[in-house]
Order: sequence, then structure tokens, then C-alpha cells
Amino acid sequence: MNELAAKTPLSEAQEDYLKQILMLSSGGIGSLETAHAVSTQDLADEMRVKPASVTGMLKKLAELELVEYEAYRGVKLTETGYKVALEVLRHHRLIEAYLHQALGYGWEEVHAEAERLEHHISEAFEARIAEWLGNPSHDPHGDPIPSAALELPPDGPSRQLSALEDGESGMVARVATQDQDALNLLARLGIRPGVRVEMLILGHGVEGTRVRIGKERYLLPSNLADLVWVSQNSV
Amino acid sequence: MNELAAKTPLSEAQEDYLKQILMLSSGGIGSLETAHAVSTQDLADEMRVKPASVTGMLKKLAELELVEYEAYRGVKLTETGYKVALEVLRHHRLIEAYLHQALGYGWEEVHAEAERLEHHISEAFEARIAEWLGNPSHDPHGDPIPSAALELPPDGPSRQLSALEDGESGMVARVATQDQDALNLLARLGIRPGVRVEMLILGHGVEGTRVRIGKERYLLPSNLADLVWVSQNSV
DNA sequence: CAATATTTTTAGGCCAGCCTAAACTTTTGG
DNA sequence: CCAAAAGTTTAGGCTGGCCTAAAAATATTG
Repeated sequence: MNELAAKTPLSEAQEDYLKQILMLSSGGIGSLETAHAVSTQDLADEMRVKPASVTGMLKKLAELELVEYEAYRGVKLTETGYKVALEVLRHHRLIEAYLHQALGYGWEEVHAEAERLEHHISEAFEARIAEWLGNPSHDPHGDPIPSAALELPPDGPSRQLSALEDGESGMVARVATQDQDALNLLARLGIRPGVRVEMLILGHGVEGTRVRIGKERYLLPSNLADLVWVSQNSV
Repeated sequence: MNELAAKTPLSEAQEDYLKQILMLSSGGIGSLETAHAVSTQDLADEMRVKPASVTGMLKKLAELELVEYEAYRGVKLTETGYKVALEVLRHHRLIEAYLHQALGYGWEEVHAEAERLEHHISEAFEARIAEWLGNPSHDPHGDPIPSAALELPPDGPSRQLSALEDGESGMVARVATQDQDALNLLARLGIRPGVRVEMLILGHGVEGTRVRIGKERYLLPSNLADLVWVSQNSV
């Protein structure tokens, strides 16, 4: 596949590094300006690789002028690197949306399959599924899909579920994790984009976030509640 | 992706070799018994790789008991290798069919995209597109698709277009090439699976196969006419 | 049937991308 | 402010899959 933003075709590993740097520096949201430098360690953890391997790759990416890398000070994407990372992200999220809407995958299942496919589709394939989907702005997790021109769609204001006030309710806008087990649990509870949740009075009992989904009430571990973003349009 | 037929997960290159051995020994048609040994040279030509590289790979595949390899005598698939090759072929042809029917690719365009994707889809993906398609028995080129149980569908009798008698006609059943330029030419002429062709009187004029497609008459180079198979149900 | 041509194999290298171990910063906290 | 902890880099290796060059085996043909 030809990466349009890069002069030279990139390897799968290189694309993955760029995508991860983007994710770790801005969560695949927000502009290049607001992004912060990413540490070798964090990258190594995320990529399930040793820090020494990361250093090696960062040097290569720096030579290609896809990242700015200063030893011991972390790494940032260059303008070009940012474009490439957004292309990869667009592929990934379009595939997720397509698997969900065209092939009936559950929203919690799509990530792994998209991970496999994202480096292997042509621009033609991307164009066809984008068209089939009607150029969606968000994937099944509520993550924004960069446009063909690599612009991120503006997101309405939203807060983490854990930040809601007692009694407040809102609509799930985004479930911001790729952890398969976390996704499975949330999916099982019916916590998915588009669903209404209500924050229950906190205070007594076991630590955690208490929420109501439809008729059910759950005590959600706080780290999971942090992954769920709800849009402002509360009732 | 897990290859079910092989004990150990195979690399992309290994799967490609197995598929090519199958194609060269039986054309992806016919049983293991009727297949003949394939030479290192032919394999090298087909894979666009040097013979020395082929030797190296064949030794690895022989160790995995996927092929029987005897130096200087060529290579044959074992029972297991044959199964793996059929799995790869099934992936490839299902993807071709899906691209054609679900995403509107032209039948002559699907090969290249399928080549990219075939090693990167899960069994779940395969199952979903097979179901969406209604478990088709042939791909858009008319090539047989192995079933989920890896059985090749029986093919009705057919002959090469070049073998038709003067005035005989028949229906195109299969266009047996992956050459992009050949596919483009045939597609442009409207010679595709399902179309009726009539053999015109030969004899005089430039060498070649003269055919009628709809209202048009063409002089087809013989090597291209050899790629086109027509089914017996002539008029 | 020998001489030449072709095919195949061996031997030695290269590159990408990962690894470990050990050396070197940089940060942290008593 | 200095020692220990945490993070990072260097050096050296490994594997897969490709390469070239040269040697060996087989095939062809006069």
C-alpha cells in the first residue's frame, strides 16, 4: 500500500510506531500542537517490545523525518509523521466501522480484526468502504475518523463517566480503550456508544462508580468508568 | 491468522509457496493425485525470486512435512501441504468474490486486492463473507472455491475457447489467468464468465482465434484464447 | 558419448526487526 | 545533594527471507 503522506513506503512496524506515538501523545484526538512528547518506555510497553528495540526504530523514523527524537527526552511526530499516523488511524477506524455495519461484527470485536487488516488495504478499498458507509465521522467505539483530507472531526464536549455529578445522566459517546477484556465487560453490561447512563449517588459502600443502564444498576470499577465518555446533553 | 491444517503457524511467504506449488502442479483444480512435481525454476519464475531462494524455502517446507522435496527432482505437496494450499486458495477466491459482489470491484480488478488481503483475514472474517455471499462455488473469474471442508466443487465439462469447432458457441465458464493486462484486455472486449461466445470460421487471414461476442467480432491472439474456457452447453 | 547448456545447490552476505546484557543518563527522595 | 531507582542507550546476536557467485548435477545434442 502506498502511504501518500510519506515519500518512501513504510513498513508495517514503522506505521505501527507512528500510530502509537500519536495515540500516546494525544489519544488520536487533538492537534499536533497539543501533543506531548512520548517516552521510550511508554512506547515499549504499548508495543509489547523492549525499550532497546524502540530506540532503534525511533532513530530510523527520525532519519526519515517522521519524528523528532532527542535522546532521553522522548519523541514527537513531525508534520509528515502526523499525517502518516492519521492515515493509519483512518484505515483502522474505517475498517472497524465497516466490519460493524456491513458484516455484523459486535462493536467490541472489531478492533482485533482491524488491526490485522489496516496495513493491507489499498486506497481503492478505503475509498469504497468509506463510500459504502457514507463517510462516517466516528467508529463503533465512538472514536473520531479522520476525513480523507486527514482532518479530525470536531467532537462535542464530553466528560468521563466518572466525572458526572450524582443523579446526572448522559449518553455514552465513546469507549476509549482497546483492551479486549475491558471491551467485553462493558459490552456485556450494555455500556456502548449511544446508550444512556445515569450516575447514582456515591458515598457509601465499596469504592467505585455506581451507574444505572436501563433497568440495571452496576458498581463499575473506577478505572473502567474512566474509559467511558459521555456527551454533555444530560437530562 | 491460524492455519488450521498446519500444526505451526506459517509465514506469508510459506503460504505463498504452497499456493504456487498447488497452482503449478494442478492449476488449483484437480486432486493431489493428478498433480505433477514442480521444478525449482518454474517456482522461482512464478514467485519472482531466484532459484536459490526457492531451494532454501523448499527445505524448510520439507522439514515441516508440507512438501516432499527431492533435490533435482522437483517438489510435491504432502496431504497436509495440500490442505493448507486449499485454505489459502479459499481465502483468496472468497475475497475476490466479496470484492466483486459487495464492493463493486470489476471482476478483472479483484485479484491484486485479494492478493494483499488473503493472508490477513481471520477465520471469523472468512466465515462472515462466505455467509454473506451464500457460500459461492466459484469466484468472479470462474475459478472454483474450495468449500469450508476444503473440497473442490466439481466442474462441468469445458474446453478452451481455442478448441471450439467452427460455428460452435458456448458460455464462458472461466478466465484462467492472473495477468493483469490480459484480464484488462478480455474485460474490455466483454469476455467474462457468463457471456456467450461463438467461434467463427477460421482459415484465411492473420493467425488467431476469431470469435463473436454479442454484435462484435474479434481476432483474438491464440495465447489469450487459451485462457478462456467455455462450458459444453453449446447451441 | 562427450561436450556444452541448463538447472540446481552450496556458501557467504544483507537487511529488517526483534532480543539480552551491560553501560550510561536522568530523576527521585531521604 | 548524593545514592538508589528508573529510564535509556550501546553493543552484540538471532531469525526470516531474500540476494549473488561459484560449484555440482542433470539434460541435450552433434
